[in-house]
Amino acid sequence: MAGIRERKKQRTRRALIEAALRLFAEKGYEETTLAEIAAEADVSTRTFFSYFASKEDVIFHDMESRMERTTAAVRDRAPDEPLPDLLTRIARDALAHAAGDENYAVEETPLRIRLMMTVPALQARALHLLYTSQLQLARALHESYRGRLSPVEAAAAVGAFAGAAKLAVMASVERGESMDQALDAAMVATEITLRGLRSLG
Amino acid sequence: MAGIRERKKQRTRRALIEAALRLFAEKGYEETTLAEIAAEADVSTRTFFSYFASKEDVIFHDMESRMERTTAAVRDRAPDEPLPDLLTRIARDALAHAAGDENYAVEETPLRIRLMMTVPALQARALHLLYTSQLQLARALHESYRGRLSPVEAAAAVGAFAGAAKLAVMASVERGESMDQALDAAMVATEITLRGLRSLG
DNA sequence: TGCAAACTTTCAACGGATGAAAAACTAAAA
DNA sequence: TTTTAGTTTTTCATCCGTTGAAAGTTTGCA
Repeated sequence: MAGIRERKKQRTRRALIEAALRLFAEKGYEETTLAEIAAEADVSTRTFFSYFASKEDVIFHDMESRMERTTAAVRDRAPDEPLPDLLTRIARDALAHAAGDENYAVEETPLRIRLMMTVPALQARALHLLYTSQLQLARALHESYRGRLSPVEAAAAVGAFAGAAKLAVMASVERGESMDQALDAAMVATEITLRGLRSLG
Repeated sequence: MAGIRERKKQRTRRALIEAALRLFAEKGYEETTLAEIAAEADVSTRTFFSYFASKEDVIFHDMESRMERTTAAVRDRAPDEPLPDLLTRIARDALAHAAGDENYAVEETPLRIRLMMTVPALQARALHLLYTSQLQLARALHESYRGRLSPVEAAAAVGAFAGAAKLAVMASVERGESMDQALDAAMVATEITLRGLRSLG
């Protein structure tokens, strides 16, 4: 596990992330240049790109591990767990675990979230990542509930569930509400989705 | 309404769109350079940006008019129309009208859709536009069903409905199904969303 | 110690995007 | 028709993110 090479790489990676976040916090995302980030982390600009595919990706460095969590949840579910329960569990876990991944400091999470929600380029990227995760999850569910859940049903379920939670959270945040209120909104939204829209209006 | 100036502007706008789409079809989106598009439309590269804010925007030139359609649908609804009916109507109209906006040729629509679904940069942009439209729609619904629909409920409804349709369509397309099958999938998805996810799995 | 593999730096280039000033054009007034 | 004022286009210069290639440096191992 050790090896100077490995450790050094992890350190540079961390340095890049921290430099980036520090600068983003100070001057804003668009105002921060890659050259500045690289300088702050003491590497050449070129090297940045052997750690991250793009400037945006510094913010989304833990997406793979989060996706693994949810596929694991699907894989390890009780054989008789109903779909709505599983989805609810996954949603709760994702929201709760939003507050800090294993490898990365909890303190940077609020900043990252704020950036994702306010910087248009990051918003678009986040939505795209969320979208591909949803497709993956839908496929996994179709597999896991084989015979009981068609591809379209799986996609509809995931899309409705995640779509409702997402928009409820963002609408809440946009109205200037607190993070707790936003999470409440997400829970209400999932309830509504389980119950069906016929119960509304 | 006339005026040489006005007409000329419309013509260059059209020329830019057509040049861009022609080149995208021939060589692909990323492979086409802005300089080539401008040359094909006989304007300078700089002028492109007084017509479109970015390369991506050539593809999304009719988004405002489409959004207006849906806000009009909300504004002009029958006072007693139930929310689910209105949402269904809006979804149908949006999907049907996907086939050609007033100002623009119908033949280019399939190409535009294909590009939006396959080019990552355009995917992200499309998702972002869809997202902001949804927020707008949710606000409009909260207004229109004032007293009967909280902001969170409106957001949940829109998010669930659109999310289900979106993911069902994309899952279908990704499985290599035809456009008709994809639209069927969308309809099934909206049905499921109206009925609620408890009925699944 | 010395060699091969992995990693970093430097350098050059491309494409998208933006600001500013010069040039070309249009729509009116004189 | 000529002048003039306003609008649009071009030209030019520049910035930033991103990528390829070649040269230089560090690490791991024989």
